[in-house]
Amino acid sequence: MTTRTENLARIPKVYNPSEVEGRIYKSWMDNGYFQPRIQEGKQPFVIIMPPPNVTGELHLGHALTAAAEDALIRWHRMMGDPTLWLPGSDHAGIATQVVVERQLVKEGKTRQEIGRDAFVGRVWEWVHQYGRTIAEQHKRLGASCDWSRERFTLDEGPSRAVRTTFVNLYNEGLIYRGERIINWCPRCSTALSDLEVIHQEVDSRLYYIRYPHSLDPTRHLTVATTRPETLLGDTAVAVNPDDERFSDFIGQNVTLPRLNRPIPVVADSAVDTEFGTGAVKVTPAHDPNDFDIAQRHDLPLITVIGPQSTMTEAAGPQYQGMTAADCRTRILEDLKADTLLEKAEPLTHSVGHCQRCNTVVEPLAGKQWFVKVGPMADAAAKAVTEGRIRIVPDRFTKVYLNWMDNIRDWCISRQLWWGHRIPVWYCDGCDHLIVSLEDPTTCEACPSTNIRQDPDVLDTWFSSGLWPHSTLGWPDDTEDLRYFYPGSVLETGYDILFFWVARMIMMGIQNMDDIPFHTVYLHGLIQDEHGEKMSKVKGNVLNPLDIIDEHGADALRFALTVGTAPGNDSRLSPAKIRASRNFTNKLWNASRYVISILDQSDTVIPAPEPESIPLPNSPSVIPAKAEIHPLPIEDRWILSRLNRTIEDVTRALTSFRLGDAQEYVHDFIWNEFCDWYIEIAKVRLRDPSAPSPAPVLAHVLESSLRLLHPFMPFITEEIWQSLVRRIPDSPGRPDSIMIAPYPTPDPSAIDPEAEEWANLLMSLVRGVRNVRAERKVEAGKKVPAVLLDCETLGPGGRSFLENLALCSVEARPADAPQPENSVMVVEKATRIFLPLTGLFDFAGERQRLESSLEDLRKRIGQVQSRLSNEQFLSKAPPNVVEKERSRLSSWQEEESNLLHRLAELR
RNA sequence: GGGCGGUUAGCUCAGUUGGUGAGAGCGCUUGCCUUACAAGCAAGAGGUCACUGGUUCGAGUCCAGUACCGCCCACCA
Repeated sequence: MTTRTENLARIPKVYNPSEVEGRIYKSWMDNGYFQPRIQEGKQPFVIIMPPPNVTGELHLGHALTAAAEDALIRWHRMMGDPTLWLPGSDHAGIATQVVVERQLVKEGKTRQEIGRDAFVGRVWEWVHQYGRTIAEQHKRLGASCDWSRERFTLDEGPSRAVRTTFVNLYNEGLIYRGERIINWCPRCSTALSDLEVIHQEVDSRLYYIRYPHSLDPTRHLTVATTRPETLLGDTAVAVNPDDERFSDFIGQNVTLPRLNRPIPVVADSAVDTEFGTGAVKVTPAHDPNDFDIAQRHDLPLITVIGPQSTMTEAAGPQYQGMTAADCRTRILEDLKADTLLEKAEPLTHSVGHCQRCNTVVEPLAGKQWFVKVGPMADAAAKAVTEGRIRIVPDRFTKVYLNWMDNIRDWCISRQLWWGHRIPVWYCDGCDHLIVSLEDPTTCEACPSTNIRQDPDVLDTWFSSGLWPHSTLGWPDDTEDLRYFYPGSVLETGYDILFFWVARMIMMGIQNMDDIPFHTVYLHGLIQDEHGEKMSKVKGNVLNPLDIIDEHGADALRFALTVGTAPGNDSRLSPAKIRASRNFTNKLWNASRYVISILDQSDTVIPAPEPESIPLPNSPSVIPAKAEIHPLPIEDRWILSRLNRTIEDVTRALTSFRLGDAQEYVHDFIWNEFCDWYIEIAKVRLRDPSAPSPAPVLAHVLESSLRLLHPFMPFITEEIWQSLVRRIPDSPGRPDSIMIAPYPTPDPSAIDPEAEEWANLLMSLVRGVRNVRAERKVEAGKKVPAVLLDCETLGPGGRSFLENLALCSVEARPADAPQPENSVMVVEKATRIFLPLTGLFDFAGERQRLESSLEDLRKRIGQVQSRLSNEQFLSKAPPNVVEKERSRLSSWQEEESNLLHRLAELR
């Protein structure tokens, strides 16, 4: 037999995750635990992981996503559900292209110079070089996803899904090509969707410019604009039809400054009479509002700013070729010279910027491909209003529906080279347009073989929108698709609710005629410890890999989610990570101790009795019910608390309150199991005649590990394995904790009597420790004491006396009057008297008791007034009233004890 | 312009369907290297739950309004 000290010495005092995590992850992988078994008739639990950018590096957002999803996944796997967590990565059109373009620039080249094919080849090289990084980093986190099903958006399958969707939508008239105003990023040289444009307040100037009347140059209209250079593309001036100031201008022409082109004055109710002068210049090719006005009044479009933000030929020989910015300066000078610039006022207004590169976005008219989202949005909104999809937290439902209600068509074509090529070909012979699943070689309408594919690629989010079904094999009818679709939970940050979640719902219903998932769980964003957004520029980023290296994946994961609420932003600080790391160490040492007890006393653990162990739900080293095997009251207490904790955790997990669930397990393990139960167990171990606490120690630890496993997978596995080696064989205990059953509460273990007993014990122990600290009694010095009202303690009476060793007193029961120089600690009816020879202070003691009496009477007064309130008695539920009554009576007992003692001390 | 969230201990945050001496971590004070753990143990201090009004026997929790902070949406020329 190994002695406890030997064994303790063998296990290191400090938990070292770096020695554990890699080995454990590999063993999970080798055993194939991450792959679900399809079990017909059994409802699977499915999460499709948000695919990170293929060339990305793991940041805290990914880590939070993985921590939350892995917790849900592991929980369900332990509950016995066929559980699939499908990982993948996204080609991330613009983001990746921009990175590779920068590489080229360093080599002194541009993508245009090397050409499309060579460029795409370069990106693939890059992807092959770095594409595995983020997957490997997810493994370091302990993510239990099924790597055998990993997908990339540009894989054959998902690519076919993209093409099929495009063709189907085109055939249904839901994809169209049209001339519209789009958001153009001059730096990225591509169109952007409305979502990819970030509006920022910018300090600018509002210029007032005179447009002379064409027939009567003595009269003029003044328009106000922030972008004077666009006037070269004006094709009208608009005023509100009800604006009397301009009624005689309507239908007349004014002369466009600089170009001296006559343009009409039109009446349009979209014009705000309050803003500026009430007259607005109309530049249909460069402003979405003006474009709409032009549509209504049949005005021509004149494009004066080109794709590179330089002035076109249409801007006139004077300005052609200038950058838009230079042109603005120049035109202002020219207008001034012409005395047509009336004034300029400062103005802050919001200007669109490119989400990727922060360049000011240029509204530009051009031919692009659009998805007509209206019908899909209606179906997607209905899925939520009808409750088929639930959004957690609920407040985002309104945000989602509001967006769906006001949705505008989605520009999906991008003038990029990296992405899914648009499956459209144009015939040079007859102008026919071919939309096809397979690459055509000849025109469908004429014999010409002179066809060109549309050069554009699709918005990255187009393929992401298909992710829940394209990853499972759609458009093919696969076993995975039939079994795992629709998924269970879609978990992601609220920042991509519109970009991704909304589109998956639309596209999922469109392609599958069924919702893609039942629940949308949105987590908040992570900020630094000062509430600032983390960014490389600010230099306040914490690197998850560094944290894992230093403190372990468990500490990072726990810190990311503990004490957070769904959808709320949270701050992560080194201190919070350290606190979680400390918890791993606490658990490690408690386990070290329990294991040492098991090693030392291998005879005390009863072999599991099959009939008393409700397998497979709760493998147990002890009979679950006290009747089968009468237990000491402190054992009943900790088992009661364990089961309440299991209830709390399960309820929290069921309602997606992961942060609460973690807190419950944390508090149970630390504050109840470690601080009290283990200490009580030590008292019992000193008495050779007492029943060994080893079985209960082992059981509670083992259950706690399973309870904690979804949040701290590595350390729980490591401890569990060494623990189960020391517990006699049980058929319900598998080789890995991750496939062990999640604890289920046993209502029969809930034991109010034992809990009351423990509360009293803890209060008295605290009270004695308090007095000892106050009186500066040497710590650890044994003090003899007497305990009164011991008989009221019920069946735990004897155990109660022994456990007062927790505050280093040797208590014996008594009913005799106490010596005057004793300090009294009282809780309800029970009193402990400590004769503190030489340390007793008569006046001090009286003062101490008087002040507790004062506090007690305040509380008694409150309860009494409540209990004398007729309304309360008649309207409050009986159990609440009963609770108040019993509180009152126990406090009154305490009061009489205090009064009695004070009288003695007079 | 519209919408949402936050305001609880010095700091960061929880707080289940309203149930009544208000919780955690970190920090602080005091005492302890007590053979599981100093990444720890024990004791303690610290809160008019932003403000005003309402509903209720009872409000941190529900309702209305106010203030400040933050976020999202929107075609502010």
